[in-house]
Amino acid sequence: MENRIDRIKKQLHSQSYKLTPQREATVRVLLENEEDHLSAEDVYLLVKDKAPEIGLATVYRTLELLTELKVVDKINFGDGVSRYDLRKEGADHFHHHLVCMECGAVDEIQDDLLGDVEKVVERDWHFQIKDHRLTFHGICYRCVEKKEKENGDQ
Amino acid sequence: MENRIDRIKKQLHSQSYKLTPQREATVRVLLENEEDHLSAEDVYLLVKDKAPEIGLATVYRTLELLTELKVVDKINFGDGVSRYDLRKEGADHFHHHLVCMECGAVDEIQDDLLGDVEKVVERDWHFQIKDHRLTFHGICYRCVEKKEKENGDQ
DNA sequence: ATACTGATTGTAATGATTACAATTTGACAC
DNA sequence: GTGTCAAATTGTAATCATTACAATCAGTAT
Repeated sequence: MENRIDRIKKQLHSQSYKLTPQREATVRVLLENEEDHLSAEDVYLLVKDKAPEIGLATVYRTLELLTELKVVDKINFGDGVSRYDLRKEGADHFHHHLVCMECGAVDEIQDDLLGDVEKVVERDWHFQIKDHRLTFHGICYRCVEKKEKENGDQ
Repeated sequence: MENRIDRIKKQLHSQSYKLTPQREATVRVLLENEEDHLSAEDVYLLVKDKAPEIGLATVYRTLELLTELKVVDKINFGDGVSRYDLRKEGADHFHHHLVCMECGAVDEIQDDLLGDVEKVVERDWHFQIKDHRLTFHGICYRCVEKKEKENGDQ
């Protein structure tokens, strides 16, 4: 964890940004909640525990900055809020998401599934891909199992 | 075009909704601007030309309804607005988008590129896919050409 | 110490979207 | 055709996320 923060610090410095205490607290919250997909508001509330004097505007600005540095990805699942999702370290591509329409859970797929697809797009559409977003909507394995169990009871 | 509207009308009726004049005007605007990715506000302004008495709230509600019926898809490219995109008739999957980071253009890919990927996801993650969203961010062929031309001048 | 740049703060403003209460419309029974 | 009723629509007000602003603060270099 400390290593991770150190590296982010270096990354900031390399672009002549500073890792201020507020920024560090924000990054820590993100690291501690790596599985989740927190909104800016969520992050704000969690950071407030560590650093009660922090302002909402600072959290927004920090998240914006981290997005620029590709430390996090800003994603949007269609509810009205942007969510911020830590990139796996060293990942050059954005991971994919499985959104359950039943229970609302969001799972992540770290594998790069789009290699072949991207080749096709670059070749056939002459589009230089820099990044991608891929989200599947459907029923997660937990809800599928639950349903099967219920049907078994009938 | 009239056929298309007729079919949408039937679809509405089948769920016991009505195709009111306001709703029809909204659908017409969407059909006439099929290539574009209009925001609710955009639609509102265009519909006002046909039916000046329409209210913004009605446009929002109509778009919401059409989204439910899968006539349009609600998409989000990261700017603060939702955009509404007509589905190709009979398409069971949502088409993909190419967003140009240079000029902001949004092109569509109607081909289904994800067949194989979806098989993998369903098999390996036991996730029942109902729908998907795939967007590539990068440089569109127009901007690539423009750049090449500029470099040729040097 | 002084000056300067960047960062942070709380609050106010903005902009998209939704909720609300009053009014209108359209379909159907008579 | 007329009356009735639910659904639809309207304009406005409220809400919610996000951004802009102006004042203050911190850290660094001179």
